[in-house]
Amino acid sequence: MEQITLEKMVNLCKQYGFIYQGSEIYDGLANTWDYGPLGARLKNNIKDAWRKRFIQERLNAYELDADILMHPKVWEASGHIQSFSDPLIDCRECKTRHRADNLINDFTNSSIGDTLSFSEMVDYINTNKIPCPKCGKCNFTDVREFKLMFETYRGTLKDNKSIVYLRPENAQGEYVNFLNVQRSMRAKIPFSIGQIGKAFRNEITPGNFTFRTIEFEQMEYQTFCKEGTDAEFYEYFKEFGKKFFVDLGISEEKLRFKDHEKLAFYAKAACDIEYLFPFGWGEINGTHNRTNYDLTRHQEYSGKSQEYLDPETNEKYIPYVVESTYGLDRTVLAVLFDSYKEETLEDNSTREVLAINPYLAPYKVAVLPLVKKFHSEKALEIYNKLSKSFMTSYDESGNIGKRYRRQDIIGTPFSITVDDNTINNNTVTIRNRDTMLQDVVEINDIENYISEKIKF
RNA sequence: GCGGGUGUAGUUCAAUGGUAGAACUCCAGCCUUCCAAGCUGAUAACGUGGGUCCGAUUCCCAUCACCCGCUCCA
Repeated sequence: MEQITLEKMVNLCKQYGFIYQGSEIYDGLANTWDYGPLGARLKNNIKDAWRKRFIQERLNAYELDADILMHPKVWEASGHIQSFSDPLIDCRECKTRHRADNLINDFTNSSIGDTLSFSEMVDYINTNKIPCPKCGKCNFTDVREFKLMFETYRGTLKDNKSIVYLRPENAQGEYVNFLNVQRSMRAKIPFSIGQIGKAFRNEITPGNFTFRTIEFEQMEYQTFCKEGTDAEFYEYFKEFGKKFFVDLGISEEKLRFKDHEKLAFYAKAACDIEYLFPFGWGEINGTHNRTNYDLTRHQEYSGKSQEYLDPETNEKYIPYVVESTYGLDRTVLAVLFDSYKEETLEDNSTREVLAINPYLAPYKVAVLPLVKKFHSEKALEIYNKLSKSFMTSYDESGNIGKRYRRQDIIGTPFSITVDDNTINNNTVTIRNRDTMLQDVVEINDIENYISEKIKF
């Protein structure tokens, strides 16, 4: 089937209230997007699904909600302050932009670039006449520092001492609270801490809609385990992640594993799960074996022991961490792309359907009076009853077919028609979004009927 | 940040150096007893800022945003 284009999806999202451009009336702010009423519901439902699988249904798993602002030393310990400042230089000849350290490393086939200061990089490049990879000339600007972390200031005085950073990843919140959670929950290794929250990266890149944004939300899962069991957990969570996406309703053939060729300095192994977007394969999950790097660094920088005392062996050690992190905004996007269908019906008319997992659907059910002037009163009664249990939509304008189509495109799995039989016999017709088939159900059985079908 | 492209109602398009027309959507009404029917009516746009010109949505410049390709990406 032909996949919906990115452009069409952007329009659909705007039209039906899933996602709007950020600050639109001021011509937008690049790479910011606001979730509308339906998008917010979808996003929250994905969070709930994730919580269910990763926290609720797993023994020894705990949720955390850490602050976005953390002590600046956290980012020194994590390595972000150093590695999130890229030394960028521009080629004056062909106007391309490069990372100075990468130029040096690639040219020398070494990692010498990592050891140089910014001004030393410029000298090194000029002395060794390192050519621009694009045009072959050596005529570069000075190195300029590109900061990937957002800085702001705490307190009312703006000076260097008051700098704080918006977190560029959530993981450090789990790491610095590792022992808090372990003690207060009386947790034994192996155990996991999950966290859903926003992170910020000042990236230069254009975004492909919400795929890459400067403010984004992650669903992170850190599993603390003993060295030697890390490889097993790593493999386990790769598969667990893939299964989660499949459970969300994403087509398995549009998912693949992609091992990292170049590993980050903290990682022993790293693998992404990618989804086939219209603009190509894109990462929606990353699983990393972060070893004991982060906790060791925090022990070093904080001076506080991060060791765990194994109650069975009386052994003390800093645990290994297997991280599996899910891009929430990217998952929303993958779900949207994967569930959109344009169908041709028997009468040659077409309908657009968001064949979304019912658990994720913004509205679970729509209440529709068959004829407004005869059935709206009863329909509103039913709406009031159902809305106590489900996100419920109500629509009385236009004819019944049109209202079904409106629900199709926003993914509502069930539409309830209220007609004379409802008034006389207390039954409604429930129409299924995917099959377009109908069931007749007693008013008092509606909640059960729907609950059964929207489980995750 | 570079190169290319695009900016006109919510969406998709049109026309024009003398300030814009439609379709669909949406809303109201009529009609309608199960899959986008029909009729009537209403709301609604030249991304922003300069410049040229008697006059700019139209030409020029800048800017902002989006799209494609680079680049970048824990």
